[in-house]
Amino acid sequence: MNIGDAARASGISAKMIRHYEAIGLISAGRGANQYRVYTQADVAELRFIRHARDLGFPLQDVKRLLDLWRNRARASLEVKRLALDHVAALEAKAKSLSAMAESLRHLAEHCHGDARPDCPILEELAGKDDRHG
Amino acid sequence: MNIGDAARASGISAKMIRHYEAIGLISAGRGANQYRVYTQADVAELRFIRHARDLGFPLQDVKRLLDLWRNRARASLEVKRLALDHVAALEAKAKSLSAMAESLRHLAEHCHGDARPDCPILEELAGKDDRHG
DNA sequence: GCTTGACCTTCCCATAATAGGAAGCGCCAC
DNA sequence: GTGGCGCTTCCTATTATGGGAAGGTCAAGC
Repeated sequence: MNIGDAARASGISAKMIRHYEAIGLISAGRGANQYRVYTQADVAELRFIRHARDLGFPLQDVKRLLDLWRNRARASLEVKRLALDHVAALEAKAKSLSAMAESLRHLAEHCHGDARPDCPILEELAGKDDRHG
Repeated sequence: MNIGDAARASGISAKMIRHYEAIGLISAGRGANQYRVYTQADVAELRFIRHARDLGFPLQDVKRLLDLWRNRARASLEVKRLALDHVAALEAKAKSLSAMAESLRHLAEHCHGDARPDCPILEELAGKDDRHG
């Protein structure tokens, strides 16, 4: 099948499929026309990539997961390590964002939110001039 | 003072200060040698920017907050709206990351993590082939 | 006065992942 | 034999930041 069909079958845009090929994540056969040709196995790899991306894996990790997936004799050890490292990164990021949201919400609660110019949000942004360490 | 001093005083790299000027976020005077010159007021703006960035505001929002901060007659209404919109965005992102982390942790818990090749993480990534809609 | 070194300048490139568009060609159905 | 869609490559943009090259400037030391 051609790239358009592969895109529809995998849920990854043709644009990104070409990109993934350009960065060495995947490869594709070529027909007599130089059109990229995809097999069912290729589509399965693309779907694998999409699921990994949906879970927030960066492409670098996706590449390693894909290598592990292709290798029948792989050990699950590295997969688990990758996954748990990623879980830790995700949780750290989520925690950081939640902390930001909470302190900002706190500030906003004390802001009138009317025509008056007083605003503790701006005061806070202007005020504390020490480095956060 | 020169850009290096302003960088140290504000906690923003000289590189980024130049960049912020290039995108119109701030401006700076020039000395006879074409070196950028910064006043205490400029440093205060830079610190304002850093605090806003620490709270995760994108530069576009920072620009508007900065305009509001510079304007004595501003209403706190818009500041509050910006802040609450941003809180909502932060919370949505945090929630999304937490959800990813949770499902991935769930998968990892069922992965042996030893030399055996079986791994539900990879199976899951390969398996479910429906679009998530 | 000349060297040294720290500082400044501008300009280009890189990251991560995705998207939009332009220019040009191929392919299939009618 | 042509219209229109699909394919190709290449360029550009996004967001925020950093790295580095090549060169100008200034102050201090000898």
